[in-house]
Amino acid sequence: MKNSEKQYSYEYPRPALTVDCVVFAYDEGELRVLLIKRGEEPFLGAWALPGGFVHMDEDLDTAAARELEEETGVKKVFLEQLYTFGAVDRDPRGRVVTVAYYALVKLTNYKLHASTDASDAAWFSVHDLPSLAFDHQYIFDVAFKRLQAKITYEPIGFELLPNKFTLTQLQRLYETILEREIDKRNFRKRLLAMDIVEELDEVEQDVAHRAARLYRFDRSSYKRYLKEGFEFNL
Amino acid sequence: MKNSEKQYSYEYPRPALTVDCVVFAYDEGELRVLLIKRGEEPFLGAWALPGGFVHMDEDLDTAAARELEEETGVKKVFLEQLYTFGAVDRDPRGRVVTVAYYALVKLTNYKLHASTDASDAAWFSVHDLPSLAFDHQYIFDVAFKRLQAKITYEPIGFELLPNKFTLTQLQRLYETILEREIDKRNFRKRLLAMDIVEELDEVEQDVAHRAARLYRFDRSSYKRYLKEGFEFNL
DNA sequence: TCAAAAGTGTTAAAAATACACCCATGG
DNA sequence: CCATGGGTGTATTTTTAACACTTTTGA
Repeated sequence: MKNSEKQYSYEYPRPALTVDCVVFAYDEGELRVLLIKRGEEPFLGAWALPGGFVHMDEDLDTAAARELEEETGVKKVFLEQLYTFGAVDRDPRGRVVTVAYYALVKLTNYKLHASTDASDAAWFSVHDLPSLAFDHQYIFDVAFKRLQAKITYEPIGFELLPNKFTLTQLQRLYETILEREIDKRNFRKRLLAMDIVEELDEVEQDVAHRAARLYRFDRSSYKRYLKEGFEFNL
Repeated sequence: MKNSEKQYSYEYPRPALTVDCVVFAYDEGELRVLLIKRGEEPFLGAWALPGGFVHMDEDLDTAAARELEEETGVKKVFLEQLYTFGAVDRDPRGRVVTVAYYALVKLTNYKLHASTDASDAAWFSVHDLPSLAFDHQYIFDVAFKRLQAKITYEPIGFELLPNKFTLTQLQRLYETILEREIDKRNFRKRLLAMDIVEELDEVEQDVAHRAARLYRFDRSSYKRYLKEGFEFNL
């Protein structure tokens, strides 16, 4: 960076501000995270969370969504602020504070494409992550714990499944994220008692056994349910 | 601000970064928040959350604690990151992103003193707040909801009471924050079942009726309790 | 006809709730 | 002796947990 390019001046020094996204997807019994291979220093060639600098004319949520789309092609997904990480030495380039987000995507919708300053993007199992740049492993850990906690009291698990899913798929998703087995009958009883999924007149296709009924998350029923003072709980 | 004073230059523009604190205290059946009267523009003379700019050599938590102490004299209290607010137009001076914290203080410990850029500080009932500067009312709302949620699953209520307290005081605190009545016998049963408060050989003083037993939160018992896989719940 | 997963109820245990009276103390 | 809040137990309801077999379908 040439000095002549430093055209933005302030009376006091300012940390740089970035957003980073922990993007989760669920794929055949595995929880995966989207990482990009860094195309520049520092940590050139290392895997990292997608993210980048916040622009002056965009909200934080907007910045997170933009960076996610620019670096991975992922857009219009569930995206929620996670935590802000600001340790003084978390970036070797200097003071960089990052507002971390986590995203939940329906994997089936996404073909990945690398672009911008990411030379590559790929999904990794959360149990087999490569060594990550910066403090991204720590950020990931916080995100994973948040996901585990939140999936039990907010209906965010549906964001990781296709619009139409079987109850067994949903149960497997919960088992995968919570890392424990769940009783099939009790799970269904509790889910159906909430009356927030709609049973469809369709069954899954191309399976070598009895086809399971398909369901859909009914967001309007969920809102009604909330208004009546009930709370999601699985 | 003279141009000659603008000595910190960057290649790209950077938002300013601040911290703000929502400081709660509990006083005789009322939940209170600590506000400062602004001594400078913008919003000169308006009430606001204590806060200020993050320094380059301090973590976010450190910045929050420092600003809190500088502006109000409050120090060494429970302080936890709440959320980061970054709407483009939230500050009329330009782009300012703020990392909000909430703090819980034992009111009895604090004599307030104004200083630095706060010309005054005072406690307000959460149900009778003045009009606040910036988006501070919104930040407060988020903080209050967080407190209501968190007090039921983490033992943070004790941070708002003296070290020695009666069970009725604790119950009143919960009733105040949750804004509903709680059954005395059930409350005590659940609290004592967790075995995280220690019964002292002392009773309250100077009351015109039977004196209540004093208790103390036992942090080491609580940690043991957590390790055994139990979770705080009130 | 076999393999694979779908689908379905009941019982027991635990937790949450509702509820009222006697006790100790100071004024 | 009275006013005030302290302290305590039980019965009922609700929720959660444990548990196994029959059905459907495609290969």
